[in-house]
Amino acid sequence: MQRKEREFLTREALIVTHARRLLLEKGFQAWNMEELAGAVEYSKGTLYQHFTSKEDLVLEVATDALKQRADMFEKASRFKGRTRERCRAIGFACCEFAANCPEYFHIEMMLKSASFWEKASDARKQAHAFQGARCWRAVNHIIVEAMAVGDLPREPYSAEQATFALVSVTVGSHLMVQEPHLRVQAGITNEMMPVRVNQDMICDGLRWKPFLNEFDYSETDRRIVKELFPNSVNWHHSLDS
Amino acid sequence: MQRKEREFLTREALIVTHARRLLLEKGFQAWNMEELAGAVEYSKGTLYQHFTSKEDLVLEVATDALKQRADMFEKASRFKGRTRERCRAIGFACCEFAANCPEYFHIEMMLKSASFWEKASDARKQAHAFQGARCWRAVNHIIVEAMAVGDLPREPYSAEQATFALVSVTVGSHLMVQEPHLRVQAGITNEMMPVRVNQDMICDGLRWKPFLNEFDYSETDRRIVKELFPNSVNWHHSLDS
DNA sequence: AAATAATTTGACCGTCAGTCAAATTTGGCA
DNA sequence: TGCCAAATTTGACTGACGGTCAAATTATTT
Repeated sequence: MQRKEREFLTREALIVTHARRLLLEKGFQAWNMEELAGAVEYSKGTLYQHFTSKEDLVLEVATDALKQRADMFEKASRFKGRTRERCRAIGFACCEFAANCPEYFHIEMMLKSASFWEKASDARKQAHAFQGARCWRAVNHIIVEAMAVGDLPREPYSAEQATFALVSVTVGSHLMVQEPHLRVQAGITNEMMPVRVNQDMICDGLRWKPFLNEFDYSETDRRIVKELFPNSVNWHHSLDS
Repeated sequence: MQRKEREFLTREALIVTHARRLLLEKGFQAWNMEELAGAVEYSKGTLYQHFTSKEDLVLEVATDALKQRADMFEKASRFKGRTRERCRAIGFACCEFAANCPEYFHIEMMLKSASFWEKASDARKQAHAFQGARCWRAVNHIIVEAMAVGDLPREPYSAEQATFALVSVTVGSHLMVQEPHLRVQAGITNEMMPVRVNQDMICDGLRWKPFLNEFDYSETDRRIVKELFPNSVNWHHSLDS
């Protein structure tokens, strides 16, 4: 039963692709399973052979995106340079990811709350946790290494506290940068810059060497873009800041 | 028509109170308007004389909470002390608020995304924006003042960037601290501490004097609790850290 | 007490997630 | 090729729920 299985997986990928499109275009509510069934040219019943519920399907889309994010984090963490430069590379990776999936963090928030979690299948919940852990680890490993080589003091913050701080500021910034009201109040035009600016603040606050004001990171930034995102359009404007 | 109007407002408050309870107990999905109607002992149709939709009602609950938060922020910002101490007082206020409304930030995220916003009435949308602006202003004013008195350098971050960073890290931390997976990974037990720790990092990163390592804030913390939250139970454990 | 105005009600409607018996397709066998 | 059984697909159907509105009820005026 090789061919059958391949066809099954192909169809699943097709469903996920269209679900992702609908999610990005319309959010969660403004489309239904019938509409999705029409788009993939299968019936509603067939969709439910792949997913236990609409929530389960959306969780799959989110986990796919999260896997991409984890892949980018791990690739970025192998960037050659000092520990803070590598952390910076992850910061860029996260912005690059957010530029491709601008709704991702809202979807992620939607997942956590409400009855989403209990309607999803165990396998998918586990997969999501796994990809989340990869992202956490990519950041955490650099921080542990930074402490080992002396770039980052062990006091007063533990490696876990430092990782948590970076994760929090990053998610928070990505969410806030999407708020129309806050964009007006904070005068935000570029969606990337505030996220990385805030990460810089946390790193300085952690006393992660070299500090922002004693090292020129613009060359690092250029290298990050050149080596990690050579084909990306997102960074043309912000490299001269 | 004085009495009638009072009765109408009383009933609206009753509805909101029960809706808040349901939201905190069950989230958004796991209750319906019929159930709420039963709880307040009116019929469904009557609920719709007060609110245009379930979303509109939830927005009212959220705005009520946000107003509380803004009140606490403004009270905290009048705390006597140096600018960073007053900012710290707002940090405490925000944690105190989050302890009372643990689901608030998730509800807030739910509001922003999806089709919530378009189902709510204009008046309520405006009220929500107004209360949000009060919170922003409370933080921003302290930052502007800190720059004026020289506690906080004007470079390299503008007052708006600094405000945005504090808002982002705070919301992000409150959201992340609620994530079971992250709590395990980061070893979090107390829900307040990581939020304030991350705010400290941002303040240090902004070079907001006096820095964490050159000033003992524990006396400030005791004063904040004594003067602003004398009856709160939430701070008994965390003041000796 | 009757007439009129204001308010409340809950039966009803449309929508949508999820189900399942019937229809269709597939694959093996003579 | 033709036939049968197993596997797969389908879409009509169900239940739940947000939202509406004509009828019933209550309050107010005359």
